[in-house]
Amino acid sequence: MRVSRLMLVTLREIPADAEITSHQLLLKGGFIRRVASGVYAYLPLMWRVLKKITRIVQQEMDSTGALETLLPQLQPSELWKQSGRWEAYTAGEGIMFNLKDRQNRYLGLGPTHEEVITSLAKELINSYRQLPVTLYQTQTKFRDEIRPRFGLMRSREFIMKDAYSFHANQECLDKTYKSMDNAYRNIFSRCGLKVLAVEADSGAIGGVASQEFMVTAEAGEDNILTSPDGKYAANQEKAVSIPPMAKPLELSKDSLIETPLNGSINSLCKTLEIEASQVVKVILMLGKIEGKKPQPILISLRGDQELNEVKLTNAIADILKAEVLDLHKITPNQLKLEGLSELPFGAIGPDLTNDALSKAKTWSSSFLRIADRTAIDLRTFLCGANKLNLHRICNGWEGMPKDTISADLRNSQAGDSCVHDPTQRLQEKRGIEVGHIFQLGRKYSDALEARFTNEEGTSESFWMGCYGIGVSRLAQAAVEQNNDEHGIIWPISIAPFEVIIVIANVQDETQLKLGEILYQRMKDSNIDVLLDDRKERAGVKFKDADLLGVPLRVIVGRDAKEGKIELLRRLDRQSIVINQQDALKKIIAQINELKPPEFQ
RNA sequence: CGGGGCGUGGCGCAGCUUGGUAGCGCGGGUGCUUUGGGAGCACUAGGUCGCAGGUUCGAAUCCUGUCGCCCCGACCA
Repeated sequence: MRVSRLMLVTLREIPADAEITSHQLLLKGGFIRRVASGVYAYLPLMWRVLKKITRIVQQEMDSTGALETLLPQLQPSELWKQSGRWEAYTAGEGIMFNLKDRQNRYLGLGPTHEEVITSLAKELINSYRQLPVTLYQTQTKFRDEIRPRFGLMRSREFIMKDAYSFHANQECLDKTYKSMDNAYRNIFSRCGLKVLAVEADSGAIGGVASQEFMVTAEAGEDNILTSPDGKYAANQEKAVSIPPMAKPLELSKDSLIETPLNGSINSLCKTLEIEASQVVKVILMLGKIEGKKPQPILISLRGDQELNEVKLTNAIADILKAEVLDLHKITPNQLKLEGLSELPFGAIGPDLTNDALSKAKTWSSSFLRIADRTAIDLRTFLCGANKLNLHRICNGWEGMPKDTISADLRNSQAGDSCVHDPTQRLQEKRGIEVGHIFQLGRKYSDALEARFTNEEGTSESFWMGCYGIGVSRLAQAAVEQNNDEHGIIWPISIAPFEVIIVIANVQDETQLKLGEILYQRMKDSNIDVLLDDRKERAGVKFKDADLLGVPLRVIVGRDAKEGKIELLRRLDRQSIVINQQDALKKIIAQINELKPPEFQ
C-alpha cells in the first residue's frame, strides 16, 4: 500500500475530547473517527489491525477445535424472556438496545449471544455423542453503556469474539475451560500484550468459575488486587482478604452521644476521637427484585470498610432466591414518594425498626438486613441512634434485630492480608479487561430447556461455558501499553504494516527508484509493507511514521546514490545503515526478532 | 440518573461580561523557493456562530426551550 493512496489523515493537534493516551493516538494517527457517542468508524489502518487480531484469535480458537460461526445481531425478545434476562437487560439502566418491528414484535440488538446459541444447541444437539462442541464468532456487539468513554475502551458498538461450549458433564466443561484459558494466554502473548489473569465475579451472565484477562495499564477502568508472590489475583468485585483488626473501643456502657452536623464517618471520628473501625455505619438501599415488591435493604458495615455492590447483589440474590434487577441508595425524595416519613440519615443504626416502612405503598414492609462480617465481629461499637445527630455506644449485637444476616460485603483493599498467606499484603493495580472466560453451568440450558440424551438414555441439560475477547478494546489496550512521546509502537503481530519505506525526497530520481524497487521486493516476499511516496518534506513523513507506529522503517535518502539505506526500529529507534542488497534479509531477520520468542 | 462544562470554517481556539452582522493558529488549493524531523513567501477557497423560538432598529453575544458532546460521581445524603 502507498501512503498517497491510503486516505491517511493525521492530526497535528489532539482532538479535545480524547482523554487517555491510546484514544488520543488512535484519533491523531487517523485510525478511528467518532460517529456518535460511543460509536466509532474503524478507518482502513485500524481495520488492518483488527483483522490481524481476529486472525490470531481464529487460529488459536481453531486449534482448540472450536467451530467458527456467525449468529444474528437482531434477537427476538422471546429468547431473552425465556432466559429471564429481558427485564434485567432492558429495564432501568439495562444495556440492551431494543426495538419494536412493524408487527409490534420486540427485538434486542445482541449484547451477547447465550440465548441464541443455546436455542440452536437445543435444536441441533440431541445426543451426548455429539458433545462436546464449541462454537465461536467475531462480530459487532451492542451495549447501551451508561457512560461510554475512552474511545474503543467502553463503546456502545464494539467488536467481540465470543465462544460457547456445550458438554455432557462438568468434567468435560472443566477440560474445555482449561484449554480456552490456554488459548487465551497464547492469543494475548501473540498480540504482544502483557496480560494478568484474575479471578472474577460472573456478574449478569451468571455461572460458577470465571476468570478475567487484564491488560495492566494506569488508564484501566478496573481495580485488580494481587499478592506479591503472584499466587493470588482477583478483580475488585471478587477479591477477598483479611481486613485489618478493629481497634477495641474502650467505653462499655450504653450511652447516647450528641453528634451534631457530622457529615461523614471521618469527621465523626475526628470529633469523638475514635477510629472508623469502631463504628458501624448503615446504608439504606432499594433493590428491584424479579417477581417481588421493591425491597428496602439495610446494610451494616464497619466504618473503615467500603461496600462492594457486586458482593451485596450476590448476597441478596442468594438470600431471596431471585434475580436483583436494580440496586440504588434510598433518597429522601423516594421516601416522600412512597408516603413514608423522613429518616435520620447519617444517624441510622442497624436496629432501625420496620415501623419506618409500615406505611409503604409499593415497597416490602420490612427491611432485608445484611451486615458485613467485620461489623458483626465488633464487640463494642458506635452506631447511629436512629435520631438525627445522635449516636450511641453498643455492646455487641445481642440487642440488634435477630433477622440480620451476615455476609461478605466489603471491598478488599491494598494492604489487607491475603487469605492464602496472611504475611502477603494485597497490592492494587489498574487493568483493562480484554478477555473473560466463564463456566456457565446449566443456567441457560435449564432456562431454555436445552437438553440432550445422556449415556443412560435420560434427558439432561447441557453444561455450558462461554468465552469472550473484546477485539476492538484489545486493539486500543495494545496502544495504551505500547507508545512513547512520538506515537504508537505496535507489536509487530498486530501492526497495520510490518515495514514502512520512507522515501525522503520523492523528487530525487535515485531515491524514488530505489524505494520502489525495495517496495516491490518486500511485497514479493509477503512482507506487509507501506510505501510513503507522498510529495512531502522528509520531516513530515518521519513524524507520521513515528505516530503510526509501524515497527520497522526503511529510509531511502541521501545515501541512496551509494546504494545504502537506513533501517530503523520504532521500538528503541536503533538504526543501522546497510547496503540495499542486504535489506530484505536484514528486514526479515528483524521482523522475526520482534515477535514474541515462542512464536518466531 | 445526579453534578459540572462545552457547541463559532476540517482541527485547536478567541470574540459573548458591555448587542452594531466574525477573527487567530494549524490544515486545504494554486504558484515560486525549500527538501533528513510537522518549511518560507504570495494569492485563494471555506462559517445561516448546534437547532428553534423570544427580546431588540439590530443577536455569535441577552432570555427561554431543545438537541448533541465531554468530564466527575453514583461508599453514611
